[in-house]
Amino acid sequence: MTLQHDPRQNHLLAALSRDEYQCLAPHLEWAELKLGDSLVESGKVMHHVYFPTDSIVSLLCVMEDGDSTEIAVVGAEGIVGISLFMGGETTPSRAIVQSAGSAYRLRGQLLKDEFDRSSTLQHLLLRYTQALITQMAQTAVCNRHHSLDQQLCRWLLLSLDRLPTNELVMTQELIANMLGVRREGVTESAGKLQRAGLISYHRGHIRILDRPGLEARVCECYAVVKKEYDRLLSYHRPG
Amino acid sequence: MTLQHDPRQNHLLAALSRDEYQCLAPHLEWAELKLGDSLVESGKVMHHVYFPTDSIVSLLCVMEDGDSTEIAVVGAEGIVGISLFMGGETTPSRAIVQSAGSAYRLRGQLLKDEFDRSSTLQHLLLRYTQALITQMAQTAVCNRHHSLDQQLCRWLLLSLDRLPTNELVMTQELIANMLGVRREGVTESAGKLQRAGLISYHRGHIRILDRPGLEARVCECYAVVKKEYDRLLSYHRPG
DNA sequence: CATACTGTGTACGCTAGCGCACGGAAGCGA
DNA sequence: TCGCTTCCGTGCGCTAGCGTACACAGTATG
Repeated sequence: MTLQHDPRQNHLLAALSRDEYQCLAPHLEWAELKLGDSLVESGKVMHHVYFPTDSIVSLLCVMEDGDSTEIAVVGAEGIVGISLFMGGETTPSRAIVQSAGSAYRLRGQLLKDEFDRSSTLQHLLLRYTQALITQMAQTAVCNRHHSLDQQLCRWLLLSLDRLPTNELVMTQELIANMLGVRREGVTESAGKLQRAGLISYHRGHIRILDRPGLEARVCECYAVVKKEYDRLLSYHRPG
Repeated sequence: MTLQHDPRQNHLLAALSRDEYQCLAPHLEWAELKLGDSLVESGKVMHHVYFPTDSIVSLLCVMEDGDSTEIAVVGAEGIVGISLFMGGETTPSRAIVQSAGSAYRLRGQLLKDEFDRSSTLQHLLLRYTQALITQMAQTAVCNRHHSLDQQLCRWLLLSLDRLPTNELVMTQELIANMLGVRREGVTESAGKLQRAGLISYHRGHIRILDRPGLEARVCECYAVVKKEYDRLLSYHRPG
């Protein structure tokens, strides 16, 4: 196992004790996630959970007419497939790779067994789930009350927090799908940010130039979510 | 304990086995919930969880400027205070009584102990939490894509499902707070429903006259949520 | 080098919902 | 009975975002 591909780049796996990690490690399977890959389909039984390391996965709620909205985003701090240990087996939402990279996956049954056996793992995952719930709630209120400009800033910052670089590979069309708005709306808002010197983008590549500038424009929702993630997931890395 | 006030009117308590229920029963404390009571305040440590019997509680996300949005609603099918067993202790959202009635409350520590001890209770609560997550996700997408008319229908139906009667005590002002819209907007949408003969209302009392009519107007979000609740919470009542 | 496609810019009319302001009617309390 | 508050109706101008249409520049493909 190279350093480049270390499962413990995922914060949840990193938070496990040596013993607990050794239990799971042999079953962790490296997976390359490509942009647009679907990890979870609405109503389909999942066979694996995914622990992203340097990839980002979006949880989307898709409606009959194809309109969609991102309800949460998962990076190295989290896990994709919570319904496996929550007991529902399936969910009505989808999980799409938003930023290509790596993840480690684990057969659902193995995770469930360990979830029931180890109260440490259980508490860890439940705290993470609560953070996810906060993100979803804040997304709902943000959708309702804030301008597209602010939501775009929030989205960029949430993505940035989950990336090793300050460049994200993402077309305006895709961002529009995530935010549940028109592509033209994203063009306009992104144009404002570019003219303000906060970002620069070119054909699917967005570079963040002035992060503090984005933070000055974003609505409170970003801070609320970040604070709650920090509060709930600030465990120490054991050996 | 009279039949009128039976804790097992709450579906979660009703789903427990006789033994498990007997464990908790001595500690269940009857509570009268009045319209507008706050059960959970943002960031405050909660000392109790609440099992509504014939009351309805709204989970709200409130922002700095006072604007709010309901992210989920809890009735006899659920429990208020999931962050106690999820491990976070607090949440950034509020829980407000939306329809007066009864609930049974339990000290948080007792629930936590039992949650860790009994895997049945644990699975029950986690499945419920997953249903709640679905409701929140669907609320987010509904906020984004559907008209106020449709959202009002969804809200009425979700409330109706949790009420023994077809009349709800609720001003348009309060509904506006829940949906995160203007009061005037609710007046207009409710007026349409009234003119169509689906509901009738008068100074804070709304009576539903034609439920199928509402179901014909509501967006798909209502059905998605209801189906998921049925799927996840359709346990048999043990003795 | 021609062609097609993908990603972005722009414009224009349209509508839902907002903010505000006001009026009126029902109920409640002194 | 009077006065006050709560609740609902209505109107008006405004704006953000929608739907649509089209232009154009990179990029890939033949």
